[in-house]
Amino acid sequence: MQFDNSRPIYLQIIESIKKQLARGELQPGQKLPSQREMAAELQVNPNTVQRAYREMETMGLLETLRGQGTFISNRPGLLPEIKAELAGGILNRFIVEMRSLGLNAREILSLVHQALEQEEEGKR
Amino acid sequence: MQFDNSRPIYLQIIESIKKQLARGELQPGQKLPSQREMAAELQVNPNTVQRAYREMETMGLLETLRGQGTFISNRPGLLPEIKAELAGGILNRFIVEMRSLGLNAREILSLVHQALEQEEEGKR
Amino acid sequence: MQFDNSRPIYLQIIESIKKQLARGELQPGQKLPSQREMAAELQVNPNTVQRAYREMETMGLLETLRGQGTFISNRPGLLPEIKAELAGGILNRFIVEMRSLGLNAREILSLVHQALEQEEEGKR
Amino acid sequence: MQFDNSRPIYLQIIESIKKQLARGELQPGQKLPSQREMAAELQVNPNTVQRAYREMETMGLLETLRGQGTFISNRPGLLPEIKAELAGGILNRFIVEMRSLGLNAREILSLVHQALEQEEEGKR
DNA sequence: GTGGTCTAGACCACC
DNA sequence: GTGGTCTAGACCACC
Repeated sequence: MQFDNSRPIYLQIIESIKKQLARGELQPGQKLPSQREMAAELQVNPNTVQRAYREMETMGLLETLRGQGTFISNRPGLLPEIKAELAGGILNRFIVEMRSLGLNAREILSLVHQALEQEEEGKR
Repeated sequence: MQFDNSRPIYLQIIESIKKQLARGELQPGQKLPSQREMAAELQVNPNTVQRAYREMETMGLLETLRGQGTFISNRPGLLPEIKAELAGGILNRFIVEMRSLGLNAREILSLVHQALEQEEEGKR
Repeated sequence: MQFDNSRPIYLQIIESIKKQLARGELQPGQKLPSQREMAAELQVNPNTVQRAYREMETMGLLETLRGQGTFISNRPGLLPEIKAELAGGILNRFIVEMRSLGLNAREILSLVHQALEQEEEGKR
Repeated sequence: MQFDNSRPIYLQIIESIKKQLARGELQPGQKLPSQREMAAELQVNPNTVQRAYREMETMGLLETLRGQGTFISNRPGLLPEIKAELAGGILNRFIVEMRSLGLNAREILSLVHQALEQEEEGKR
């Protein structure tokens, strides 16, 4: 994985795990690599991974079982929450970009509508 | 300006100029910095700027007058074309990202609708 | 191949390839020498060959497959287009030259007619 | 004037003078520069100019008057002859080029016809 | 091995 | 001073 210099690495690790969850690449209840393993994989300081894991535990995204490891939380509603959060971010960035082209709400909605319809036609 | 290692610099220059045009930061008919100036500004080789300028001329985006400089084309319809192109790209990336979260067309449209409405309320 | 100092080398390479195509010395679909080979043959810098190849790709004359090589396009209608273009150029230069001798349209046409008839007789 | 390495310079001088005559840049009866002057202008050995002048005199194109200089011949019919000769050369090269594109007599004639007609329309 | 990108720098044509 | 062409050579991505 490549990190972006503009944001703290631990935040990028968190975001990456959220995306993997949303895409189904990670499942609730699944065991994560140990902090040491993850740090080695990402070529990052173990302290950085620890910070990411700690924050995700605080958010209720992970659960740590002493001596067993760290797991994606099984808490009901987790996945929808994550998806909603990610979707919100994507949505905001999208609207900002479209606005910067001088498009108003009606035009943006209309373009999204068209694009989705064309996609449907493409499938047929 | 910062360049992304993953894409050719000359393409990033082109995209940057398109965006500036769409945002009104550049106007049709306006003179661009000379190839040497632009190269100095961007800390890039003049040949790389020239490649970008040449491709934009081929696309009908710029016009170059030997010995005088390079200008944004005055061709009618230029701005709408550029905006449509950029909007199309933003739209496609947006839909791909939303789809990767498992959202269907109806849900995407509904979320965009909500987000735009909230924005409206925020203004009041 | 010898190059003319008065015109850019890359344009002369392009014209040479068009002529070879028109004469049937190159066939649609055929693989061209690699940029390096062609550069060595013509005793020219590889960048110059690449420029020629790239412009021809833009014109739809060539197709390049990364890592595999560069090929004459198989696009239907390619050959007639090229021939028409070359013929147009020859024709224009011919008429300009004849006009510079003070000949009018009727005289030019008549001379061409005679010359072609004589040629026919020569064959018999 | 630039000379072509592939043909003797004195022949190129002769051809140049014929062209100037055909275009009206030189007139029958007009005095030519002295051999010395011409040699200086063209940056060529005086012997080369002498050879050109001698051959043109043999052809009846020039007349040399001892002590007065060299003149374009006033012989009636000179201009038409020169023009016919030059036209013949242009015509032959033209037909060879068109043939090399695979065009037959009928097609060549038709293209010339079209080109001349379009030229006429352009004037209106 | 093939094409693609980029740098550094020279020299030219046109203004 | 401006863009246009060309060389020499490096390094990369894809095959």
